[in-house]
Amino acid sequence: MATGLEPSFKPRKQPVQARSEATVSALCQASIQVLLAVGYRRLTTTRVAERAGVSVGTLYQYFPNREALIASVIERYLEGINASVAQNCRALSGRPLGEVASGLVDAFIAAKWERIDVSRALHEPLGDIRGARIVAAAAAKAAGVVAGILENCPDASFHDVQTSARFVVLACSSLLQAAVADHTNSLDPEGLRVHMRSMALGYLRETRRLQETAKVVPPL
Amino acid sequence: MATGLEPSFKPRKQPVQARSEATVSALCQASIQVLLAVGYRRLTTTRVAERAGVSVGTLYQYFPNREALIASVIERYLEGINASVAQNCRALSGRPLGEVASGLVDAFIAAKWERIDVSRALHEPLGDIRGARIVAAAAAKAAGVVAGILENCPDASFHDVQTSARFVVLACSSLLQAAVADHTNSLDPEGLRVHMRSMALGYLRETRRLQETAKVVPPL
Amino acid sequence: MATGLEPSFKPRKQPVQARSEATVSALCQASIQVLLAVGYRRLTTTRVAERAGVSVGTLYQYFPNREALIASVIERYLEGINASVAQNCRALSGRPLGEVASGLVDAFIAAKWERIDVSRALHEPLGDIRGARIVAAAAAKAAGVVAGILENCPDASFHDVQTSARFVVLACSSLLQAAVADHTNSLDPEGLRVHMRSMALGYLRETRRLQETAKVVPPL
Amino acid sequence: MATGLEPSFKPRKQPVQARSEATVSALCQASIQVLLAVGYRRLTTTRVAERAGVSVGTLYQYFPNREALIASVIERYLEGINASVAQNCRALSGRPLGEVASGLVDAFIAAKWERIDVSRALHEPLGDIRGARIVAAAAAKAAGVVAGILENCPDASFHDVQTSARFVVLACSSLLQAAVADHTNSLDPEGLRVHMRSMALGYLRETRRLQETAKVVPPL
DNA sequence: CATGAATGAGTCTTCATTCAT
DNA sequence: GATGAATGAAGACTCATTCAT
Repeated sequence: MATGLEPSFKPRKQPVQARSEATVSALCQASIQVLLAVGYRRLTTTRVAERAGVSVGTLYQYFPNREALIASVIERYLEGINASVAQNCRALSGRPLGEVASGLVDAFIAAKWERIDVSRALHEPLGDIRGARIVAAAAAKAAGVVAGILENCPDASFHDVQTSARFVVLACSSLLQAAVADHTNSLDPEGLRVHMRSMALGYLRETRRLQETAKVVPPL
Repeated sequence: MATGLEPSFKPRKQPVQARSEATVSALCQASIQVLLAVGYRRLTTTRVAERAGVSVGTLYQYFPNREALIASVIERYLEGINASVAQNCRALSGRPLGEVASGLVDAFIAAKWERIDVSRALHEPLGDIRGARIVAAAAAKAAGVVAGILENCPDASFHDVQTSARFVVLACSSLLQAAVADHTNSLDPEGLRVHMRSMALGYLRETRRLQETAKVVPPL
Repeated sequence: MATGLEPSFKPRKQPVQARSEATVSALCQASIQVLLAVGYRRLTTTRVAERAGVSVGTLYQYFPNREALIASVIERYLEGINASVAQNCRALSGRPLGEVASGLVDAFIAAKWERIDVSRALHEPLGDIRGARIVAAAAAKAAGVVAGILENCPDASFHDVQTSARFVVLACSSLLQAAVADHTNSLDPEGLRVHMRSMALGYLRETRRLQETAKVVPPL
Repeated sequence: MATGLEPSFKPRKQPVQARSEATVSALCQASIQVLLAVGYRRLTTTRVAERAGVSVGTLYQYFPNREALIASVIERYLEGINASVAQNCRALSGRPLGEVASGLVDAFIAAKWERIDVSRALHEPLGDIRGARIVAAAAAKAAGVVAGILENCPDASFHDVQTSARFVVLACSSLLQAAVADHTNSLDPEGLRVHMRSMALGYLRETRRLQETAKVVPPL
């Protein structure tokens, strides 16, 4: 997952011991709370450490710098999202396209809304350069899962499942990201769900149809 | 456009003189260059002023603070995007759904890629809280234009054009936003274009079809 | 009055013309309004000029710098205070000590309270080094007036009227200065008046008595 | 003492360790030195920190802002003054009015002149709004001590000792404050002492006499 | 291992003053 | 004479990071 990261952002020490893992976890959760409380720009290492009940020094024992901390928080969050999506998609394998489209959308919405406050809190960090890379990596992983499901779809075949899967994942995640960031709350999840289902289904149908009529769809 | 902004972010001084307008413009362009050069986090008012060839004091004569400067840059950028989209969509009125879908996608891509470096530079600022509001306002405006086109579509009618238009705009802009941010460049605009066209067309067809079969589509 | 000031603080140009004097006056009044509105620390030359309805440049045509402006304002204020005191004391010449003491106190209180908001506004400027000198000069002038009255007092004679007068002036002005600064408003002028009268009368009686018993009172 | 202060001016960190207390103390002393060297307006947090031999950051670890630092310095100074006054007044309890008056004046003069340079240095800060409040609080405390002494005076009784005590304290402190600020040095402490004694004694006699003749003296 | 005081470079922002128009 | 845009030095305050205890 952290493949794209430069060496300096790898956690300083591997938390082999239980206590270490507990500390790291506390630090990550504290980060989210601080994010929620004061926002990204005012998240300071001292504040995070305080909230986690440890000293700044300890924080720096586990993370080489602020960015590594944030990266870790993002990674854990995205892992959670991915796990949730994978979990909710499991039953979709072998189902017809209509169900798959709806199910995928539902899975993404559920994953994102499961901890909506965290999703909102992480919106900014996710948007910065560092975050974008981690997001890309996570998206690739999710695309793999989705590709697997599409491949098993009885009533549809795709020329380039990988690419279609990637596009669906990209569309869903970016749409939800935008929705979550919208502080005017003009988007309620239920309305969004219906339209996203239409979008997912429509896209997959179009893609399939194009393939059936032998038109070449270039990869992303 | 700037309706949602608090008064404290309004420009401090109206640039009535030609020289003033030139200064403001220089400042905004310098901001983009700084953004490109060092990123959002390290954009400082001093650096921007330097790059614009004026003193910090001058910057503060036109903008009450850093955020107002950024907000201005974003507004100008989004106005440009919207103008470009509107311009490129003009010929779409009265055309069949397939053309409309493709045309809309092309318009958005063209607008975003027209000054791809600026788009990339502004990705981060666009993502923070302040930026999100301006984006929302601009999106609403664009949705109006799109709604107008959809209404004139001869081969499709929508139960709630406004909502569908908003969704299309949201989908296109968030997708492109994500694409632009992807520094791995795995997404080339041409591949993206085909898939986005499929998505737009598919979504609009689904939405229309759903309406024809009398299913109620809730608003966003 | 401005004897103790260094040359650089003398007004830059003598306002010989009526218009000039009007401008200077407007500037001084504007200063007081700004002082009232935002306090000493945030009084800026630009703000004063704005309030006076002229440009900063014009301000600098009449005052070499900010301090000179403030000094002018203080001088005008103290001249007003002194004029008021002198005016209110006029009838005291030739009256018995009791009346003189009361009358002096009343005159000082009246002068200070006449424009209580201005008195309060000028409290801080009066307290800084620059202000202290101007205050000292004004106090000396007032002491001269008081000395004249004490000399004409039928029922009391003083060994060193000058010194006694200076002390009374110092006591009254410093007491009122402190009273005016007290934002808790625990001191109402009426209560203060009674006690200050007692103080003035008591002091003058003690001083007189000491002199009668031939004790030498050193000058201040 | 600091009761009237808003929370934001409370010291940021309680100096529990010996080293911390030393740092705070060094910072306060450095402030006075800076005040003496460059005056109130040009006292900067950086300069103070430099003088104290620590970094600005350290200063801000103990004081939330410049004003809090100044407030602390003032508080420490006034505590010293009050302690000194209280100390020097101790022997006055039970003594006749004449001795009490003289003793009080002497105590105030001694306290103020004990560290005359500090007194002078703090003149300006004492005069600004923030300072005035702390002064008021300290004055109230001193008035309590003086009231206790006046109550035990065998040859005088007062209708409202509290008020009389407050007035004496106010008179003495404001007079000395003015005297200290006078850079022309026209006031030597010895001359001042004699006149202040007359004033204190005269006032107290007048106040007492008024009460004996049943005249009502309003409270301050 | 943990702590948290100390560091100081780096930010934003203000404002007295000048000078070309 | 008047104007007000431009200047830039200076100040308050923050915060990632280190290191002695």
